[in-house]
Amino acid sequence: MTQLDTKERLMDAAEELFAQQGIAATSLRRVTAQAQANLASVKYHFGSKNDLVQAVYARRIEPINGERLRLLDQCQQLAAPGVPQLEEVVEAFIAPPLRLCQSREKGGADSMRLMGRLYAEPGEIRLLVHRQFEDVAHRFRAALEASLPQLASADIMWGFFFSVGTMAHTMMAGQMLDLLTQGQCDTGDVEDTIQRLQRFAVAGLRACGPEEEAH
Amino acid sequence: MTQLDTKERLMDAAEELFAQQGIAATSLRRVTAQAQANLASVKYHFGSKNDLVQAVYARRIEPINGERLRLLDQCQQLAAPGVPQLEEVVEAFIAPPLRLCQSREKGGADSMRLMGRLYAEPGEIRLLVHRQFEDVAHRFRAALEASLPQLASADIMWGFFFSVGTMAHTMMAGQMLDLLTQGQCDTGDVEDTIQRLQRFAVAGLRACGPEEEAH
DNA sequence: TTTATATTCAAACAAACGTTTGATTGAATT
DNA sequence: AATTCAATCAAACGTTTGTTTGAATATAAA
Repeated sequence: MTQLDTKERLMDAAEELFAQQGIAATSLRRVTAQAQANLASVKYHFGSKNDLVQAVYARRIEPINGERLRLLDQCQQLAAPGVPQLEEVVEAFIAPPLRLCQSREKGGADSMRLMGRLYAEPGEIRLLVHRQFEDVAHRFRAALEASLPQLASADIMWGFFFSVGTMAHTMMAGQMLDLLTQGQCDTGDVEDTIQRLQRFAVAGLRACGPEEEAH
Repeated sequence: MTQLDTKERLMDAAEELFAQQGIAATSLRRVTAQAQANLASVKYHFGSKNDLVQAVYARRIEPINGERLRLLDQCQQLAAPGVPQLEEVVEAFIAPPLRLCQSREKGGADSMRLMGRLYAEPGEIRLLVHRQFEDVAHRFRAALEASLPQLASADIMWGFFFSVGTMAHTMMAGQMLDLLTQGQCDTGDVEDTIQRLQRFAVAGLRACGPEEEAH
């Protein structure tokens, strides 16, 4: 009981502080203080600060990537023996991180900022994250190629990359859009944000091919 | 002679190390060691580590934002008394950071990674950067509204925000796309990257309006 | 109760951090 | 030659960092 509570409290506190100040700028003393735990509890439950970081990430990434693949499977099966609509493929990729991060009763925005910044985080963390991401990227690459048969493989990868950027930036800096527009745009409405992201990415992807002749 | 050399060597080293390891994880000792300067030279030339960070950013941001406004002025004047094409407005925003960062003979990729991560950097840095960005954002917001008269103001801000994300992610993680596609995509070709970014963003922006009726 | 195991705790470790000091250098000015 | 001033330097300042230790405590099994 107490052991699992402490472990989760440590991850909750670390996630919030990592999102607010960055990983390197967050000390274990501040983490343990906020979690109301002893300093040495990090070594006991995780091993080191690096292991804590990876645990915090893994707790979020794994369900997100699982849900991505589940949604992709689902829309592929529904479209069989045909090919799913591009809109559905894109939404299967974009929606899970936003829904699963925001759905947290507490610290939702924090975990979202942290997950978005993940793609920009320097150092060794990117390697581990990218290993997690490889399967997903491979599956979605194939699905995009099927749904965009008129595009070259490289063009699709460019579009996929741009789409990831749009999503990551929204997760990372969405609050800034709210402030900048004084509430005119509201990233707190997750389903609306997902739909806007999806339409932007779908239109962008379709424009990644060779120049259209129609003016 | 020696004085300016040291100041620039410090900024060059700081820029490279900040990009590789992050700001908080980079110590002044490593910066001064790489710059072959004394530890105290940071205090002498800049005042503090924070002042060094701001100097490193300012050296890049100011010419970039200046060039953005210059290009926007230019295409607005050429289109007068009409309104410039959306493609030109978007390119005026996207091209300068990529051209001015990559054009550096040495450390081009580093400065690009750092500038891209700027939009994600936690802490106080965002405030100063955003103050620098406010004028540019205001000018381009108005230009986008003029070039997209059929879209609501909020829709345009969403699209502008998404476009910034696409650009920032490309600057930040472009090398990852090269690796992931094993050279099939080459972000080293700056003009090609700019054109791809522009077309993705333009198509995305045009899709930010209400649902089209044509299926 | 006794034993074994899991967890927490205060305290200290060496190392690295940003910052500051005061002496020293070297070139330009008087 | 004497003076001035910008620049560099080694050395130390007090903190804070991640990590480690060994005793104390709580929990469960024998």
